[in-house]
Amino acid sequence: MSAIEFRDHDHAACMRSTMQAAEAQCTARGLRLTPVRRRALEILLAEHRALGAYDLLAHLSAEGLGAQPPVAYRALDFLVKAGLAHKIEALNAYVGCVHPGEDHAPAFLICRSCRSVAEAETSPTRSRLGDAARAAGFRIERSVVEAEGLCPACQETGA
Amino acid sequence: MSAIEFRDHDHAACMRSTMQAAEAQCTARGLRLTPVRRRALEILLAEHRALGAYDLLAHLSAEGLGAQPPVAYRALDFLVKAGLAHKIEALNAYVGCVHPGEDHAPAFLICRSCRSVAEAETSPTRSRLGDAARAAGFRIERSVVEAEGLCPACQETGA
DNA sequence: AGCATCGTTGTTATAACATATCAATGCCCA
DNA sequence: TGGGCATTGATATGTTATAACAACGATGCT
Repeated sequence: MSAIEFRDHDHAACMRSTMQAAEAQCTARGLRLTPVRRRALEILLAEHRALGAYDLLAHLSAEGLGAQPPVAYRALDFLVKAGLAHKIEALNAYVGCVHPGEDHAPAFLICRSCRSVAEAETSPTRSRLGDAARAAGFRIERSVVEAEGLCPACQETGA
Repeated sequence: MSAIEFRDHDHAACMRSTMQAAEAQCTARGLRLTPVRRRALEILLAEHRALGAYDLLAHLSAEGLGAQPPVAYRALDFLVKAGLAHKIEALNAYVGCVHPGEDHAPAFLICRSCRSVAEAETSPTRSRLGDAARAAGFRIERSVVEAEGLCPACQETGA
């Protein structure tokens, strides 16, 4: 993986292609990317940062797309279930997925200063935790792998 | 590691030795294991399960050890900072540490049915995520590794 | 077209998790 | 013995998340 999220890149193009991939996914799988859901995803993708549900709600309601918490949580549920967004458990916040469609067990690098998030891949079965699970007879269904620290930019500014 | 938490074991002895280790830690490091903190740790260790802060508070207040949320959160803060307990981010819940003192980067196997938690070890720097972090210039300070699934007992009962 | 169905949205209310703040107490030690 | 500091008590509030139910709307069937 590349952690492109922390590097300078053509973010407008990055967003466009991610949105296209998301739409393709939805079409292929018969999911409905309604206006609220689409806009929620765009907002999450606007920066490679984790956004709280209520932050998202503020954006949505500023655009007249619903004013109550369930609006945000329903959109987030949909996106997370569809693999178009991920929840960052360590922050109780959400981030758009940068490669939707690829069935993945994501891992995250999370900047504690600016909340930037980069997405990497895990192989839960191959890890030491996977070994422990097998030894214990535990069946893993979902894994959460998150590393908090400082991104390159925030290290420089001494944040 | 062994995931002894999912196996039959002499839990009374397990708790006693863990509490002794915890006390030894506190003595060695000049930390004060006050009555509330000690009792909170005992409650967390009573089962190898994740307990919400308000669950803990209910136990404590039933024993006259304080009735308001800050009581529980302060005890949990202390225990977590001292390495005597861990927060399970995926559940917003807390679990007693079974080998306090050993400086560790813990990983958890969490049963979604009975909330049992087994503690394993990670080596954050050696993982693929560690590779990604190095490549991106990201400095990891803390890592969260949690696997949710079904423990052996709950698999059998078809939970 | 009529209509049943089911997913989605609107809205109210409340549950669950967590912290800020300030006063009071008690321990340690100079 | 009294000054400083960690701990506790208490009130209030902030933040994250869900339950429940009504209304709407697209889809498909006859």
